[in-house]
Amino acid sequence: MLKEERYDRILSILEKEQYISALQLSKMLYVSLPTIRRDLAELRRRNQIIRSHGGAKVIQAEHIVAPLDFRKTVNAAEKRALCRQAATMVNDYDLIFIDSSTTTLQMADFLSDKKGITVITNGIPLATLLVQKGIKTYCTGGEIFENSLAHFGSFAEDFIQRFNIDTLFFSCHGVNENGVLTDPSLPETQIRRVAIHQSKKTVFLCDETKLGLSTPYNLVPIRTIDQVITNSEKVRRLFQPEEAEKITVI
Amino acid sequence: MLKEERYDRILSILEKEQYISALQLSKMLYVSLPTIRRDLAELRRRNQIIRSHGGAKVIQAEHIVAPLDFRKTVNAAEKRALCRQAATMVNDYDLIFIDSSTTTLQMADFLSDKKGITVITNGIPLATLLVQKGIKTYCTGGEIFENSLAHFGSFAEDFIQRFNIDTLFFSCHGVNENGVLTDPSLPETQIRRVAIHQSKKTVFLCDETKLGLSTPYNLVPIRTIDQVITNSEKVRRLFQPEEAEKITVI
DNA sequence: CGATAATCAATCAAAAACGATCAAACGGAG
DNA sequence: CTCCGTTTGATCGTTTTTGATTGATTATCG
Repeated sequence: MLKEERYDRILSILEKEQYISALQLSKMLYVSLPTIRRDLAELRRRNQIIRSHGGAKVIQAEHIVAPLDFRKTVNAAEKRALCRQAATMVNDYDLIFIDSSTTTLQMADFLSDKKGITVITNGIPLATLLVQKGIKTYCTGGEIFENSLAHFGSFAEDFIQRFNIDTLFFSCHGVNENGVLTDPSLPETQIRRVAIHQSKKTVFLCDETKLGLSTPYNLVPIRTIDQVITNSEKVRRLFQPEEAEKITVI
Repeated sequence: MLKEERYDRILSILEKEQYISALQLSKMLYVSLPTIRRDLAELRRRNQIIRSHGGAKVIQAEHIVAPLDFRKTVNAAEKRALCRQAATMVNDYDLIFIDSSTTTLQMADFLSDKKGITVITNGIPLATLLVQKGIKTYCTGGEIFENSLAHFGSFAEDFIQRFNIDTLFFSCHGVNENGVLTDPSLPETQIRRVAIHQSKKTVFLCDETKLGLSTPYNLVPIRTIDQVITNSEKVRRLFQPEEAEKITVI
């Protein structure tokens, strides 16, 4: 029997049985245990099975689809509070853009009571949540990046430019000591820059952990943002006294 | 019993019971208490349970983004087999389009061994799965429809037109008695029509339940498709004898 | 609060499974 | 037929898993 044929038989046995031990396979296919182990190692390398000590498990078709579970995001509680406050700035029938980030992800929970709003986002987990809440949702297209499950790049930027956005809600990686928002990658800054340009009003969600953090790419000075929602009084130092109404500390 | 199998059984027991003691688990699964404790420690490490003194509690999945769970799709096993066959038609470095449907969803599981492929899709669950498998994935933008979690409409169509697609994999709602593919809504047929137009080769996944089913909108005659993958011999009747190589019955 | 019972984490030894290695068997290419 | 690369099975030392035991910790109830 050919090796590939044996692989197929292992996979079909596994599909039926869900779990199988190496010893059983060895008997069913009349080959030795080391051979079965080598087969299982190869099938695991191809991501076709899940290896477990003693045997293997199918990769069930039950894999839950979007894994970004925000209980695991750092500071989830603080970010949730920022999102709750941000949602109060949304009016009925608004067209808003929510930029993809773990900070803004939870906004989906606070928009259900708005009437006739439309949300545009480049974040797939956020888009999925919004749709499930019954909110009219557009997602930008383009390449999807694995670690953030979000769209960046020229396709997404082109998409945004087709809209006149009432309010943009976004976050970023850090705010350096000069009060400039910064990000660790260029595509991220680019899409945010475009979104800022297309929006009548910009709202920046800034939890305390971002303050004083400098990453390679500059976005814009924080003073050019219309509203900053934060959980830290320190943000005030980055604005002039007469700009106090731009800042919401919760 | 494999360790992974035991983990799964613990989780499914927990899902039913909400709470379970370590002692009960030990008796139900015929393993010792220390083993159960080690299992529970591991499951807690994976954030799949909440450990409590004496036993374990389920994590109520209130906020996990789990939109389209394809265990619930009808005929999932047959569709999976169609997908496996379809994947064999993908070559290394191909640019392929996979249209959103429950039929094509499982193709994500059979593409891991292809080198350098790029997949475009209008289905968000599929896109998410592909990205997680490490496959370069583009998703069309546009409005998201709640029941299918997919993009339809002119944005998505524009997006597709930017690509020269090697192979299109798609399904549809039904194939009527005249051998014409049909769909229940216009946007669906539209995007499929565009995708067919942009693709060098078209592959139609047709499980038996679709045959003889007529819905309002005509897409194209089945004879214009390059390859049909089906689990029913009946499809042959819709083609001329000399076109037999267009049909793959599994 | 304190005593008792249950549960826990840590440790250890036995058994099972593992990976690495090597030689034999196999199968085309020359 | 021979050569060379591939695949396979046997062997062996190592690692992993498991259940028993023990002392520590935690919950329960009078």
